[in-house]
Amino acid sequence: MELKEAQEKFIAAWGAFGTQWGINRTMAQIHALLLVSDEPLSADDIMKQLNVSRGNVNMNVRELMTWGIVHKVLKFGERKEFFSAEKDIYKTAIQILKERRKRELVPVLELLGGLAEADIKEEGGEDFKKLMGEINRFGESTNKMLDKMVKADEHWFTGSLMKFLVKK
Amino acid sequence: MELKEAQEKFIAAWGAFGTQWGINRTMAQIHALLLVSDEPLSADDIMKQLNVSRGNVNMNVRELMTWGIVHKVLKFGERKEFFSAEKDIYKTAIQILKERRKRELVPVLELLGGLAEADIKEEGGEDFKKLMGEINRFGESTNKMLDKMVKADEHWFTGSLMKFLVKK
DNA sequence: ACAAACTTTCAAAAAGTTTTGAAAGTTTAG
DNA sequence: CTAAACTTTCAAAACTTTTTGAAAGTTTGT
Repeated sequence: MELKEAQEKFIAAWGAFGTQWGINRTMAQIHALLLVSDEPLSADDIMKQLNVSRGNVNMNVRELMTWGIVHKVLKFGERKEFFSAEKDIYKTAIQILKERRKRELVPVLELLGGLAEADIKEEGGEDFKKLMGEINRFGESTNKMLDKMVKADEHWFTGSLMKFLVKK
Repeated sequence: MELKEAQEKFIAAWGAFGTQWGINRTMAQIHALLLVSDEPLSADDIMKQLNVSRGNVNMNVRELMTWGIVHKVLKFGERKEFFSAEKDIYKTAIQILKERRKRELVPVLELLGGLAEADIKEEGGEDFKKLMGEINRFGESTNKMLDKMVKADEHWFTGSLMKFLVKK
């Protein structure tokens, strides 16, 4: 197989995978491209390689930076900005977990907490509050677990956690 | 607060949450509605309460059933089909994990495995294969972990795993 | 067999999301 | 200061996904 072909397969698959998890295709593809590129790439490089517009590249690169998995790299004597992806896949995954937890899980937990405490007098209100409480408790456990994972050190995931899980 | 108002808040939030994770809004809302409904609901009930078309209800209820988190309930003396959601939130989460793992993670791991083994002779091919191997190994660890969680018993998640995580 | 009560299908419409590209804005070098 | 080299913005266009609703299909009771 040719390297270029293999890289394209990976970029396409990463794009499709992202789509299913609510991440836009171009964003996932830019991430994949930066992952497989040894050198940091400029906006022009990305435009050419993925065949997308300048605006699209700009938007998605910025979004990837807010996720903390792509960084701006400045080269001496070059006016252009270059971008490179965090290459450590563990760090990348933790970073994504961290962001999604903050952006999506935490707000839902706040709502659920509120509904579980709400002052509802009608018939059935207690059952509803109980359900909200259960979902909330489950979410809080998940939240705590993710928080631990995020705060743990780099080799913890494949180290102790995996051992714990496998021995059971 | 009124019960109805609280339920609507929950249904709306669940719909929005689903959307961010690649689940269509109506599907998530039907799931939420069935979760808060004590009695199983018919297609007509769902249509009325969520104000969506018959076709939409049919499609999404069937999809929820393929996920294994909504079930058909037949009432004696009634020709209509009724639907109810699994009320145990832990079981529901495990079921979703299971399905997404199977539908999405496993196919990506197969591709990555293939690319990590590919016969690429060019300059840079080894680096690329190494990266694919790393992502694949990380994915396989995650896959194994999820598999353990899915196969473990009901109280395991909030039981030993949580204890393990918290004591660290 | 018939008709009523229901479920399913699917092409077209609507809604939602992403992408484009040209214009505006910014930074740097001279 | 000015021009060139870049980055950012955003309204409109393209694309994707979801929804509708009427027609077709199925099941059940008589």
